[in-house]
Amino acid sequence: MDMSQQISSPNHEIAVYLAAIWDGLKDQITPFLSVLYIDDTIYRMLDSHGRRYIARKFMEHTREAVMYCRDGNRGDRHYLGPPRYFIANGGVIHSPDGLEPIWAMNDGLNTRLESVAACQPTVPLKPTKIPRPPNAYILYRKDRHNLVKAANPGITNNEISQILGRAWNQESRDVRQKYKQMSEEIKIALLEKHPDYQYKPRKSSEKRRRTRRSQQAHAILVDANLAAPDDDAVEGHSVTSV
DNA sequence: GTGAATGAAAT
DNA sequence: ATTTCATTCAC
Repeated sequence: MDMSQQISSPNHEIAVYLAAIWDGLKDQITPFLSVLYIDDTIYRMLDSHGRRYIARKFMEHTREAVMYCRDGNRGDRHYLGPPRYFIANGGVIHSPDGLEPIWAMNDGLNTRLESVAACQPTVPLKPTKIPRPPNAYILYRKDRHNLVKAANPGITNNEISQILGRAWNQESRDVRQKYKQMSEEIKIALLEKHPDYQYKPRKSSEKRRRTRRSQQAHAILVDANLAAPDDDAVEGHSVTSV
C-alpha cells in the first residue's frame, strides 16, 4: 500500500478532518446520551457529507435513526438525535424554509408544526416496536370513549373504563361479535404486515422505573448540554416512529 | 408511570 | 394461574 499517496489525497485529509470533529463530539457520549449537542461553529464547518458522517457515527451509538435540529430558542446550537427526542414533552420540529428543521418546546401559544423533516437511516437500527393488536373490548372502548366523555363532562378515563366495562358485558352477542371480528381482522392484517411479529411481554422488573424528569428541568439540562438518561426509553427493542 | 376495564398471548 | 399490554389521558 502506498501510504504517501493516501496521505496526500484530499479524501484522506477530509477523513482525518471529520474524524477529528467526531473525536471532539464523542466526548459527550455516555451510555445514556440520546442527543448530541453541536456548536454552530462546528455545525457550519460540516458539509452534507460531513453531517452524514457525524450522523452515521452517532447512529452507531443510538442505534436509531437520527436527525439534526437547530435550537429554536438559541440559533447557535444544533442537536443531533432521534426524532422522538425532539418531539417528546411537547417539543415540535419546525422547518420554516422547508430545509433546516428547528426544534422548539411547545409553549402552547405560538408554536405550530410547519413541516417535519425526514431522515434516512444508514446503519442497522433497532427493530421498531410493533404495538400489540387491540382486543375486542379495547376497540369497543376506543369507539365509545369520546361519546361517554362528551356525555359526562369532567369524567375521568378510569370512570369511562368502568362504565364501558359494564356496558360491554351487557352488550348483545351481535355487538360483541362485531368487535371480536374487527380485532381478528386487525390481528391478521398485522401478521400480514409483520410476519415475524410476536407478543413479548416484559417482566415487571424490566418496566421503566425512574419517574420522569419535569419538562422544565429537562429543557434546562438539554440547554446546559447535560442531556442525560432520557433514553433507555426503548423497551427491549423499539424505536418510536414519527 | 398509574389507574380501570377486558381479553389475547406469553410465562 | 398469573402477568403484560393493547386504548385513553388526567393526575
